[in-house]
Amino acid sequence: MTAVLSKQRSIEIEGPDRSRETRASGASPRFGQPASGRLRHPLGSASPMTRLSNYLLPTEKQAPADAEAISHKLMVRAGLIRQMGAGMWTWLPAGWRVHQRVVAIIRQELDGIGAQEMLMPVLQPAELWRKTGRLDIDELFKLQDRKGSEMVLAMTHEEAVTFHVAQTVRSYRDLPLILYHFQVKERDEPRPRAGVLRTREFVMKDSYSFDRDRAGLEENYALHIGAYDRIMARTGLRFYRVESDVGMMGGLGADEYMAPCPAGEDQVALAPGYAANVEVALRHPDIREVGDGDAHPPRYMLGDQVLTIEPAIEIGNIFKLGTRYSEPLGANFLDEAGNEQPIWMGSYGIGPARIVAAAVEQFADEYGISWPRALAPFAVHLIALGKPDTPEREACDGVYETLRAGGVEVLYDDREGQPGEKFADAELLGCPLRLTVGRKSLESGEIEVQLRRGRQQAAGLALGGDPEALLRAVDELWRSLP
RNA sequence: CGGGGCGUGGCGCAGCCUGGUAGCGCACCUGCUUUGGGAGCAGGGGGUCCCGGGUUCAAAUCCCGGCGCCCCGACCA
Repeated sequence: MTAVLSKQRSIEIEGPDRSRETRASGASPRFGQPASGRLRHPLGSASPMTRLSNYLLPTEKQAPADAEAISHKLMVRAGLIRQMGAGMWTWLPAGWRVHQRVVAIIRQELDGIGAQEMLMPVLQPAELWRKTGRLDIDELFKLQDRKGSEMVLAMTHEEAVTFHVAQTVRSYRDLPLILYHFQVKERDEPRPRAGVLRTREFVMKDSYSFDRDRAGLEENYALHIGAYDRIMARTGLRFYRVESDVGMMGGLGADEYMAPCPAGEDQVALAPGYAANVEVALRHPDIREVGDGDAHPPRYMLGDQVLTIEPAIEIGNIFKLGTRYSEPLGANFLDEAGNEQPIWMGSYGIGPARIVAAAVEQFADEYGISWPRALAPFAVHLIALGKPDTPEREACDGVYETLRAGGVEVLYDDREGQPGEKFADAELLGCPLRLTVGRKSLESGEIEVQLRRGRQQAAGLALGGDPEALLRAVDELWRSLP
């Protein structure tokens, strides 16, 4: 690895915290790889081979007839996801890359607040859930094993993590603690909907904090707010942190992260300096309905500010649980005076799939998806025009190899096919940079550049010159993107 | 869980009312031509018509019963 090449790696996602040597990105979809580790092949600097002629990206001109939500239609059309049943979805390679970008960002920021990643089972003994009084939740999948033992498929992991902490944490010296994992959740939803937005099975990052007292919980809660704010900001989404109902989790307080978009199932009430879940907002003493009451939709004021109400997707939520789970599961510790005390807990969730869907919703245009660069499946969508063995194709092959060797994540459309088809597919998939090499490029000496957001033509890049210059130019372009 | 709709090749649809053994567009395969915004010609492959039962000489089509999927609402740790 040369110094020059390693410089080029900075084209990857940049975190706000540059002090850590983290370069996590979807370049490494390997689950569980430490965020701080090297994410490239140990022997080389190149991105994986991603030639469209040999990549499973089943794009469709027409959306499934029953799709309504923008993200549902586009994610299917762009070849990111495919359905298996109601609320059951497969992530295809390009889609999974996007999902794993979100995962990588979350992992970095949680590691950054000292959280420790682990993994707990989905299949669990029903007894745990009986103890916390949640066994009768309708959404909880219940089953029996071959011996007739009662089992559940976990819809969240408070029971599991508290069970382990109860076993292993003995002393105030073991606290505080933040544990997390990325794990599949199973929920028997009454109505799955809108593609990946509401499913019966989905990956969630859930973290849990454990403290000696309420003050400790408040601290860990604040740490999570910081991490979540950074995570959401880094995804490139428009989002709000809002006060929320405590809901069925019970507890001492909760906030939600909401991404406004048309397909949202929730509503956020917004005024300058104010954002809240609508249910919470309507209980606010200073919020009043204005007009004759028959207006549709109703209008509200907060003081002298108009309150706007927007549909939004809940992309994350955080709860102060208190001792709701530690008490029934016996998660106690001995304090300095030797007294047994219940552990104070917090619970913090993010659904990567919803972040992906929200990004599609927020930035799509009539041509397709337009990823924020932090989430794009590839940095560059390179289009070769002209048949194999033509000079323009060879020139494009060269560009591909240069980018790949330089660590740029590039999807290379080397298929036989019409230009229009290739352009349309590129805009559907929505990678931030589209580079095109064709006969015109040979004449002009330039690689054509389109910025996906806004479909703007940018200044061409020199074709066939110094590879390092090309990599630097791409890097510079990349940094200028939203 | 209430209301509505839909199940025919990978996707989008027609055929069903009036029963006769399945068709169109896209996609896919082969060949030739074409190549800067979803090409043309020719040839070709692929369907338990959601499932089960019934009626009938004959069922995608009619009848009965299931199942699945989508949308609206309720619900949503």
